[in-house]
Amino acid sequence: MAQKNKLNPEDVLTAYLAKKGMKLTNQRRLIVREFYKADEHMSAEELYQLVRKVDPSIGQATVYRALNLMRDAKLARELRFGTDVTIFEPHAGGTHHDHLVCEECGKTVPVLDEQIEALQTKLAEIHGFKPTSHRMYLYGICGECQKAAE
Amino acid sequence: MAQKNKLNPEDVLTAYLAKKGMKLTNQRRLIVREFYKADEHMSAEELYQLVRKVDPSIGQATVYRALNLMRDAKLARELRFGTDVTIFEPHAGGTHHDHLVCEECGKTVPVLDEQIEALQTKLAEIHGFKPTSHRMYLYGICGECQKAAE
DNA sequence: TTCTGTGCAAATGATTTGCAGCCAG
DNA sequence: CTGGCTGCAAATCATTTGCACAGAA
Repeated sequence: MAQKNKLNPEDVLTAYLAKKGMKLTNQRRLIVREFYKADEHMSAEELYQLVRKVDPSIGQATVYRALNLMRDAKLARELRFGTDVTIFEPHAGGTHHDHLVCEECGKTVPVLDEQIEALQTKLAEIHGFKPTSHRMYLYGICGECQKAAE
Repeated sequence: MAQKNKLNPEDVLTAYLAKKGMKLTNQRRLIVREFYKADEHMSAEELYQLVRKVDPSIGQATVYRALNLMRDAKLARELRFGTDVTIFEPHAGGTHHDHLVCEECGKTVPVLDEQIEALQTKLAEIHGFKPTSHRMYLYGICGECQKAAE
């Protein structure tokens, strides 16, 4: 309880880069900082726009490269909602959650159920798998859309 | 218990097309049939290859169009595993299951746990959602790959 | 200094679309 | 017949990559 578990994302990045013999550049630092500042899942394009406001000289290829880097460093998780764009969500700071998606309005609510989490792990183990992670989406109609449909 | 709930996919398609004033073509019938015959999730390209074996004159644009059509008709569901390809899975036929995916070899095992299913429904309801369906992927390393890594 | 990273633009690869002929209704 | 459908190829769009210069170690 006393231990500080939340590693600063920039530190995680630094450590990862050092381990890989890669360099910590201003661009990478900036991109990671903006990504975590927003603390929201977003597309490469959205992050590019954010970063661009701070430093307009950054190219979008750099954002794509940094996003892939964060994925490898386990700082971001890759998701896909709709059909065309890849969404990334921050993955440190300890905020794992699953998603509840409204099929009507597209609204997404992050959810977490410890009981389900535990069963998921057990289920994987029963089948001889060493569980690493999972992804769960629950679809339904949200309260508002149910009312709107009346 | 006595009722026959399993609608034939071709019938669902026919009904959907009729409602939309669209036409039931041989291509569409063939594509739907092959998709359900395999009863596996697959990419547009994979389905194209299957269909092509039966009728080599079919173009892949037609497969893409049919897949989007099936998605709209709720006959298929759109998924994404990795980064680049869209996967579709049959959505009628009543064989719901979740997936256990090996991150090493890519092997996929269908799984189903009633307890989890029930909790999923409950979780959605707690948040005011009327649950319609869900999608769950458990990632891990399968037994064989664990041995291979030793 | 020495590589690795960056920005730019061109390349790629999955999916979509325009068009002229085809076919189900 | 007729408007929707198909096959083909060209067009798109997100993402990746090659290259020459720039900057961290």
